[in-house]
Amino acid sequence: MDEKLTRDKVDGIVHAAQRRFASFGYSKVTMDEIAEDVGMAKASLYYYFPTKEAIFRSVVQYEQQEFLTQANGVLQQKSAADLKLLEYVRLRLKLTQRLNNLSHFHQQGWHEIKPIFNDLFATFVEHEIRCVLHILQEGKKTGEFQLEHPQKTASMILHVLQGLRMRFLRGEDQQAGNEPDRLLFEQETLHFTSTVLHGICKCK
Amino acid sequence: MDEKLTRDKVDGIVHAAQRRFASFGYSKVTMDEIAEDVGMAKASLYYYFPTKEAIFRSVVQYEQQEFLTQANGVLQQKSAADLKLLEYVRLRLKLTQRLNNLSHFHQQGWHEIKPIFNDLFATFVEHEIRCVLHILQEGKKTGEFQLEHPQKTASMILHVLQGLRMRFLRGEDQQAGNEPDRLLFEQETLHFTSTVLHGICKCK
DNA sequence: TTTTCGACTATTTTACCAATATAGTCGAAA
DNA sequence: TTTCGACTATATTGGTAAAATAGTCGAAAA
Repeated sequence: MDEKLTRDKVDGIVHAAQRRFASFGYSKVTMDEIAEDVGMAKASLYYYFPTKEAIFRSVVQYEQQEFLTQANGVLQQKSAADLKLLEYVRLRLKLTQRLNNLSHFHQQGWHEIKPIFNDLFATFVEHEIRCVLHILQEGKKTGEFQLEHPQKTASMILHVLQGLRMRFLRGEDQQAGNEPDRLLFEQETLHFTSTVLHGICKCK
Repeated sequence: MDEKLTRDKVDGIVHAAQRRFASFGYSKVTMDEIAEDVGMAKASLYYYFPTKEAIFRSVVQYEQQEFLTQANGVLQQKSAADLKLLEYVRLRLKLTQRLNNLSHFHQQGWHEIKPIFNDLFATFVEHEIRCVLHILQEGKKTGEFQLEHPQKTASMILHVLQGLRMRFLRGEDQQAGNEPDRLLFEQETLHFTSTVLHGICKCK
């Protein structure tokens, strides 16, 4: 019973923090504000989390876990490999959009949080590579795909996805969802994906 | 005759500046230093260039022009379209490497120079799109390529190229050519290019 | 025993100002 | 026409005090 209550408290904190971070970015949120949102004194937060960074990490982890759950759902489903890849990328676009807000990545936001969740990010990327690799190898096995270095191709795809994201993060005045740019980013990402799938050369 | 001498002076300044910028980055180079390198007093520089930024722009423009010249050479040559694209990308990798040093893009370097040559960059991208589009349409005409939206594909390719560059610029301690990362970046870029060319799906 | 919090400390960020450094100007001289 | 020494204006830096905020601790509430 204790467990349950504690988990509720933790979840409440993470949720409150998530909303604050999404609105104002990591550095512009104070522990006092989070505490007030959740109806506690600041000191009480430190009963559940050792540092502010730990809270932020939990927020990110929460998003990543949810994504991986959904991604595994896509991997399990019985559809063609190319559709799976597309679906995976679409899912990833959603995650990207959510994470983008967490610390106002544009301007300097990225540098202030990079050290905080560098490791989180690294292990997440490994999970991602495993997902994409799984799709590629499955497609290869069923004869749908033809490729020589699935490992390298998987990491290339993910690097491009990250790169495109960064490329479109550069516009400075994009606060809370610059629609035209976001749309262009998503179109381009999907266009990349289908181009990788089908190539542009005629003969094979 | 006057013309010739003036051009020599201008070239000397641009060259000296180029070397300084490549070693120390835009903000860490003073007009006095450039002047000394070229054997003039600082005030004399202002006879040839209105501002420091103008010098920097000239340096960038010089690199870009040289690249475009070589790129046009590639476009003219009589080879298959896929090879042309690969060659274009290889050329572009070289340009990238040169520009990367000009203002220590990593850390904050990028922000300080962005406004300076935003417009230069914009028109350069247009040239690039024209180049890639040219290759794509030529390939389409000869029946080598099969693609529906050459325009969109061209801009996608260039966005990915920019994105990959940014993706690999992130490592913080990469002063003056972190070899392993640079190599990975170039491999990945070329892998992307050939994947776009041939796709990974078996059937067409 | 577990959880909360008020009051406290330590550390970081901000605000400000003087000192320095550097971009850019100007008129005279080569 | 071109160069430069001496000048001004502007931006950067260094240092410091004030303010904000992360994080601690022991006592009280549950």
